[in-house]
Amino acid sequence: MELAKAYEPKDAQQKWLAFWDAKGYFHADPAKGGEAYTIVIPPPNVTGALHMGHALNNTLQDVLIRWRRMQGRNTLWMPGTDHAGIATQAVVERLVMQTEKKTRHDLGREAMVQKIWDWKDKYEARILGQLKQIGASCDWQRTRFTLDDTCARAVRETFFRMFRDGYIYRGKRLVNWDTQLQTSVADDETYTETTKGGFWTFKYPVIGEHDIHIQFSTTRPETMLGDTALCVHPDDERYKTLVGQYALQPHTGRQIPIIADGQLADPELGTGCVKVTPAHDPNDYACWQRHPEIGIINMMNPDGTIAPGFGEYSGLDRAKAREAVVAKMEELGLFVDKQDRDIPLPYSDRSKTPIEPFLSDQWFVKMGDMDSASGPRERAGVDGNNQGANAPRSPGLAQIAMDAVTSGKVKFFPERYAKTYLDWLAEKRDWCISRQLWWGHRIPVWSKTFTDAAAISDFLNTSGKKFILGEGAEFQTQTDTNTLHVCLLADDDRKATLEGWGFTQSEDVLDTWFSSALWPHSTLGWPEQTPELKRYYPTSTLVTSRDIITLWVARMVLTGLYNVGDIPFHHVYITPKIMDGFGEGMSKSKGNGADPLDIIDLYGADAMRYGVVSLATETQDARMPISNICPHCGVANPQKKEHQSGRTKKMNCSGCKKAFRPSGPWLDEDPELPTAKAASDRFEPGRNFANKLWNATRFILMNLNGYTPAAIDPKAFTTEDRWIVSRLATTAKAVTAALEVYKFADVSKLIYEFAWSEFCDWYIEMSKARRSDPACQRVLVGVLDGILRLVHPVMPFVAESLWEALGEVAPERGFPTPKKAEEAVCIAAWPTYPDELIDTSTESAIARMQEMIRGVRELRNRYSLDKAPLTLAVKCSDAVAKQLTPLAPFITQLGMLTAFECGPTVTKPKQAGSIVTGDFEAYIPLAGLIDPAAEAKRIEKQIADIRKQLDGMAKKLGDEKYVKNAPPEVVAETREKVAELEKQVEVLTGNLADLT
RNA sequence: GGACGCUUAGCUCAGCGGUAGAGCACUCCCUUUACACGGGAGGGGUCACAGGUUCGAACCCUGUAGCGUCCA
Repeated sequence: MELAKAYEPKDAQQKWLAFWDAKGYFHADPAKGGEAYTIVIPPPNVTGALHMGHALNNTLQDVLIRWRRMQGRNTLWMPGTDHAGIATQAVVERLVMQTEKKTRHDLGREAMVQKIWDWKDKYEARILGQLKQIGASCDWQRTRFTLDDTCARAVRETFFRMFRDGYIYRGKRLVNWDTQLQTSVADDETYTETTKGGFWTFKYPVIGEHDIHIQFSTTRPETMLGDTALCVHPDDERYKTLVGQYALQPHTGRQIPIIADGQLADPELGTGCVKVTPAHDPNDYACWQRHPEIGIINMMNPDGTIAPGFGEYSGLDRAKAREAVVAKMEELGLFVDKQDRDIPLPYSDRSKTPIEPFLSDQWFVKMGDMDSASGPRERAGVDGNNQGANAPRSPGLAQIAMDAVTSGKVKFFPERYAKTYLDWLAEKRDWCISRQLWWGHRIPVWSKTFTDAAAISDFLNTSGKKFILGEGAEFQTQTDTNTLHVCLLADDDRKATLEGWGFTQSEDVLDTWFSSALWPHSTLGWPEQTPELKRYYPTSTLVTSRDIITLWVARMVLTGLYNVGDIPFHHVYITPKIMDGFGEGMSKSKGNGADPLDIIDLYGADAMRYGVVSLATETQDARMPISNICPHCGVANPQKKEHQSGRTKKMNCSGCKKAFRPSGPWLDEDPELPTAKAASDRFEPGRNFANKLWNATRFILMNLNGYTPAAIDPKAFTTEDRWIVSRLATTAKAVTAALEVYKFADVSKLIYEFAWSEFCDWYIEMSKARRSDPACQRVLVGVLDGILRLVHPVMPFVAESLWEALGEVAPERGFPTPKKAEEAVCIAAWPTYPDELIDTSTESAIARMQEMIRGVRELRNRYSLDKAPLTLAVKCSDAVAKQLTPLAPFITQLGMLTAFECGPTVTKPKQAGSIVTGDFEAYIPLAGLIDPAAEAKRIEKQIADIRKQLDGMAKKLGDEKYVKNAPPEVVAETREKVAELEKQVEVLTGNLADLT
């Protein structure tokens, strides 16, 4: 096969994707041998297409999987996607609103959920397609989805067990409430807008103190109805005597305590006193958690009107209530003043109405330690029906997850991220798992409210209802509302039975992280004891981003330990983050991201992969300045900061001036403007490298006439052969070591430098002097074989193409004994070489030769000698001469010399250009070719440079503290260097004199 | 407000105790039969700032400033 002049990534990608798929290389068989190596993909959200962060993350996983597969491990890379609860529902709701002008309530639950499933099908296909284009070698047959039947089974089982064991309980929580849509919304579904509002100051009378009032200010007077305390700073002298007394809440007649709390009250701000409304303000809620004795009162209905029980205010809309409450204070003479003020107010992204902090009933998973005296049921005022042997004991879920990391069973790379994980878990905050959404796993709990506790007990016992349900049904009583909750393990006959008794299923669904928390074992079939679960669990490495260490990583560890009894993975590798050109994270709202498919289209998948691998360094976040390639004329338009204030939908090309839409993960096809592709020059090195490998192979293949495989004998090797094989062996070792500790950037750099700067720049050039030498052919082929293996995990497409081409001419190859090459590099053995091939003295001989040749080239360049015939005479020791002599053909070839001699007796020619090092003095007679004055100037500068170095070292050696304290070998090294440099100065001074 | 990270050549980044490196960009030379997505050579940095530890600091410690991310 003849190789084209340049690498064509598109052809290769298409070809090898089909080939790998047809061969089934990526399908994991638990029955086959080999130590298991497993990665579960962090399932991408089906909200939209993948961005560069995903490309980075998945490329790194693929590098690991491909490397381990080559090592002979039984590899499984489990793919799949996440339903991403609120994010996906919100996207589809917005779409429905745009296209049909309907809310989800207009559509109804069933129709809405169906629309989301349609969306999911579309984007799942797109995401999986993107992953394949990247080259991800997942076991596609096993693709899972967090809402599919397999995952649903695991979710149901987990919920049931946690409910039974008392980890799941009903509790209160302050949520962001959208009063129009009557749902809670996540923090990232809100935005803040500055709104004209007021800043009122009022006073409450202090009980029992005649005519003493206490003043406070608020921006939300209507919430005074729900006040349960006033709060001052503990160090505030003004209020010292009032703390512990009570004030009168005038609208309700309640007596509320005056408390001291250093976190809530700021003595510098306003009067230094604030009202506390725990049910309607997050800060006040936190204060209540510190002072639970003050109580918590909900004063609002879900629709934003005032709740029953507040007299004349009940039923009023929150705005009307505000007026009424203020009017009453004025009437009572308790109003002090009002200032107009701009208030930052949270709004719901979906209804564009103001958010209310709202207290609601939610399901929680208890994270703290358990003990027999105060299990989670007691804390929540809930009685469970399980008091048996399965009742949990301390430590709790958070603790066992922490222990997994502190004990070293789960290891973070880089290590410092363990702190993020441990700090968060140490708070042991209970996990709110219910969401008021339709898209997700519906909570498998049926509830019924009774008149009192006796009615519940009567219901359960007198009529024996509990026993009718039998196993697979668990009970909890919520005492504060007299509600009986029943959890069913499966939607079987009992569901109808319960509903017949008047129970209704919760409308809520589970937090999306509940199902993704199970991902490492649910995808393997748990709770069934499948062969996959036995073979591939615990998984080996999790590759994920740092912002979900708490939300996801920690929860996988605790559910893994709780469900399976073992950690979900041994290593957690945290990836760098890709930033835009201004150091800010890429996000959809900013529109500063890039579609990996654009990058693949412009540079090729190998280049994209090489690019992201090489920016995966230990600590750095990587900036990636993006340009938009004009769809009209192809000019690159750098993305500017102003394009990021809101999404820029239209740009004008700096070249042709025509309008286009910038690149980005647009959800809609834009009928008006063509869309630009994203480009970034960070992918050029990878593209160039792929092409370099391609052409190096092309050259080798052109020179393999009469190739015969044979075992190599390093003793019979020429210097250059021993050198390149030594370098290959060293490189293979270093690459393996870097992969083992997830130093991805080192991996790409090591391969690049070896292949380009050593193999191509030197060995291949040297090989041109011995084209038909069979030994040289074997070395060329063997080194190329090694490079292709090493490069394959990073750049699989180009590696596979070249492997195929090489296989046609040299199917048997390699060191030290040639072997028949595997049919594809992706299943070839990972290269390892005997240590005996590593030869450092040969490496230094070549380094000396390189130094000499560079010197010759510099002289040529400096004096514009171009191709003038030159000769080289090198004065050096016998030992050095012995090393240089066999390299003479290369020295003359690479230096374009007509003659070369070396040895101790060589004499220095007159008017010569010189290259002086510690090991040799090389001379090129240049009489008549150069300006002696210019050469003299050059030498003078060299002498000055060396003198400067010498001065520094002399100063050091003159300092007795240095001589005394520095390690002897460092001092000796300095002395040697001084001697060497002094000799150079001496020689150069002589040369200078000889010039004229 | 807390935690973590970053600040090194024009740009993007390595280096993490023994007096600075790469890729791109730049300058000069080269259409040499693998590659111009190339070859050869060169210029360019008081390693954010201020203290400290050390014989010696880009690298360790403390503080300051700016930037970023996550959590409140």
